[in-house]
Amino acid sequence: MIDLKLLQKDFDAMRTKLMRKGVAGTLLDTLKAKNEELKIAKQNFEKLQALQNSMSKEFGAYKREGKDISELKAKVDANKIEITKVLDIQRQKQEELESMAMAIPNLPDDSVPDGADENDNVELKKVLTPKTFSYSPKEHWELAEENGWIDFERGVKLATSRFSVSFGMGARLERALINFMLDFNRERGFEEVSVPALVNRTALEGTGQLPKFEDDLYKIDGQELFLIPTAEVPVTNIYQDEILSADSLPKKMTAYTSCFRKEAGAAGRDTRGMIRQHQFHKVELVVLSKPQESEAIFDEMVLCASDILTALELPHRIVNLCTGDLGFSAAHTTDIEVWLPGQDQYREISSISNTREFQARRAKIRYKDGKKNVFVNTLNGSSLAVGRTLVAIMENYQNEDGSIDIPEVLKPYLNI
RNA sequence: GGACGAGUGGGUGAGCGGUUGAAACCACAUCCCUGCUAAGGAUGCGUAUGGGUAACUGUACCGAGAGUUCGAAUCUCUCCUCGUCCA
Repeated sequence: MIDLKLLQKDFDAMRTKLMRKGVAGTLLDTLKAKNEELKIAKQNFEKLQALQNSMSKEFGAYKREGKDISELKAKVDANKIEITKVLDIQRQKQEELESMAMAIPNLPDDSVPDGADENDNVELKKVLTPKTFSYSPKEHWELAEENGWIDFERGVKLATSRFSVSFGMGARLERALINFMLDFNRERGFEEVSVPALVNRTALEGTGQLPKFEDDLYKIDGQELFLIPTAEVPVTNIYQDEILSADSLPKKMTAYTSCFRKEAGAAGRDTRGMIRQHQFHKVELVVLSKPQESEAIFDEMVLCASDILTALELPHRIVNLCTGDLGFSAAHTTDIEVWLPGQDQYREISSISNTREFQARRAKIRYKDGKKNVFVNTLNGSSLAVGRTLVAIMENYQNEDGSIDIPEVLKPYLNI
């Protein structure tokens, strides 16, 4: 959530930043006005309530002393009617303000380049050079079917479109990748955690998926539970509504989970293959840190994800997202895109974001800084998306006869 | 699924419808005393938000929400969680 105090104090600066991210200026004018109205409504209520409290105390004293209370009671009764009215107004204002504020995205950092969409993202660097093929490299779905690794049709039979079934070496490679990634992250200082795949509304509000993006989530019928779209949600919310000690920070965590996304609005995009599935495996990094250390940790996370790809000898590039491509909760985001020779292009395989205190404010995650309670910074990033890594291995390690070599670092995980 | 019981501040744990934001103990912080492998004493110590330069002060919060009442941690209802027993 954006900082409403800052909105009050430094309205113009905040407005300028949010307008870069496409938030209507008029919306912020309204928000500011509502915030002021709420403040007045609260003050009205509190004044009356203070009066009520003191009269009620007097009431007790009167009874003890055996005084006549009828006059006081009349006053107190009248005041109570006023309170009810004023409280109603306050509640309504509160609700209006909250539903507006919760739908406003994070402020982009000044370092985020302006831009409309992914075409305006800025490449920071390339790692490893794609190899040249003496033949026309195939796309992963073709290789997957040829090798009997992935069956897309039977996935549809079991569930619906955008589900698949992995067999044999395809399935084993997924498991090997998960273990390899978790071990890799652990060696970089990230503690492994295992979390629920279902979460409640509060958790999703904490990380920013709700209230705005409910259509993208699978919801359990009749319950306020949702399938997680990313491990970021449960892992970040582990410390929801807690005040952490300064020396317990940073909390560097890594988790493997399945992720579930409806992919609403993605009709027609990547319909073939396993680039965009409703269910996919992902190993995630999540960090809660002090504000002053979050940028250094961010760089660590990008390097960690990039180094996994390097270890797998997969060419990739690192890209700074522009304002138009930036997610709801992020202050800035770096994507890692892996080279897919079959598609002849780089495709996203990791997305690393610093949300600064945006999520922490929503999820109420603070730490004790001396005497003060301060919001932590939260960061998250894939390290990595397992399915897409498998895609990249298939396309980059393919041979002319359609066979696929196994990356050296994965061999121990496959006992080969 | 059913029957009971319980949910209080970092922890343990008192709380009669009014003087309880909440005893006590532990932990923690600062100070004092003392000097030795430790102990004693003093003070402070929840969160959020409003007002005030500040001292200070208003309001809300005792699992969540609603209700009764002039007044609720304390009574009622609903829900959630945990425990025990039954199916």
